[in-house]
Amino acid sequence: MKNDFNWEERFMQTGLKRTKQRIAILKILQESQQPVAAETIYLKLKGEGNPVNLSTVYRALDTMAEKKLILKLSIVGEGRKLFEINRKIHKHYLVCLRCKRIIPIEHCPLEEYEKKLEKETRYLIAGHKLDIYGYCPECQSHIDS
Amino acid sequence: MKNDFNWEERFMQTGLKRTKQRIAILKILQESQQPVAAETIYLKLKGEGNPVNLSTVYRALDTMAEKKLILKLSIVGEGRKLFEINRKIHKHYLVCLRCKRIIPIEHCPLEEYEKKLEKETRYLIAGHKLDIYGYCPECQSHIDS
DNA sequence: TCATAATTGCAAACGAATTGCATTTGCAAT
DNA sequence: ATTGCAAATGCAATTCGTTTGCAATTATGA
Repeated sequence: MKNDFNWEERFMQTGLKRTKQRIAILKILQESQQPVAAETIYLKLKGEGNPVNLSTVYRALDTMAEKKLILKLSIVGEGRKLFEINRKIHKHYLVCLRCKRIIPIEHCPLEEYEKKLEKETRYLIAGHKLDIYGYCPECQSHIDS
Repeated sequence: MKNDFNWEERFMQTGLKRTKQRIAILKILQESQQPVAAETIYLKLKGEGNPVNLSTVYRALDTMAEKKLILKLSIVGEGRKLFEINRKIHKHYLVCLRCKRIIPIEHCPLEEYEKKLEKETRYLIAGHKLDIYGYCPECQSHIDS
């Protein structure tokens, strides 16, 4: 997961105001290896001594997701929405049901299939969401707990 | 979607008490062509003159889902959980983004792929969730609204 | 019929997210 | 630099879907 995401530039193109809150939030998303919840961002910022109001965090995340700067994810077994920088790579997630670790899968096994389905159902297919879940190597030894 | 689901029998095997509330809820699920929200069930029962407390509805749905009599679904673009009778057929959902109509897809395009992924990632794969979304034939003409 | 655990109804509480409103801010035009 | 103003923020209150504690009721097996 390279840090090659230049949001400064993309941010400009959105027409959104460049506020310190939004910058701070983007920085956190950029540094995170995993998708993050709004509250986590809120707590991290508070911890750093740059508190940003929780509703501002929610609003910032939503507007930035609207502008496609970031992605808003619903993940299996996670009540809250998670957010991550939009690197514009179509991907899927493999989620560990025990430790909740998420690994991104960049190859999509469904491209072919969608075309077939379009013909069969006459739906115009706009997208799909695939999550795969299971147990990561470390967690396999204690699946009970 | 045939009505060949004999819950009477399966219900017995669960060890759950056969209460009129649970029976009423199951009947609604059985009659519904679409996955249903807890509140919808609650309102329908109230409308029929057999009111069942909303928290009872939630509890009944949860225990019956635990016993695998029914399925609890998280659907793209739907805030609430939806429930349906468990006909024990592994399936996916094709959801219309405009009218929210859901059509079930009974062929799973991922069986092969999961095996491959298990080898590559060393995760033990327990399952997956695939939703496909787009616009149904009727809604394609007014995608704007 | 009785005993008992499971289930229910009700009201209160919950976590996540959203909203109204007064204040502050970024930024374009002067 | 100064101004004007829409956009963004902070705060508190509110929403929505769901869950919980508890006392009263009910299904089931002895």
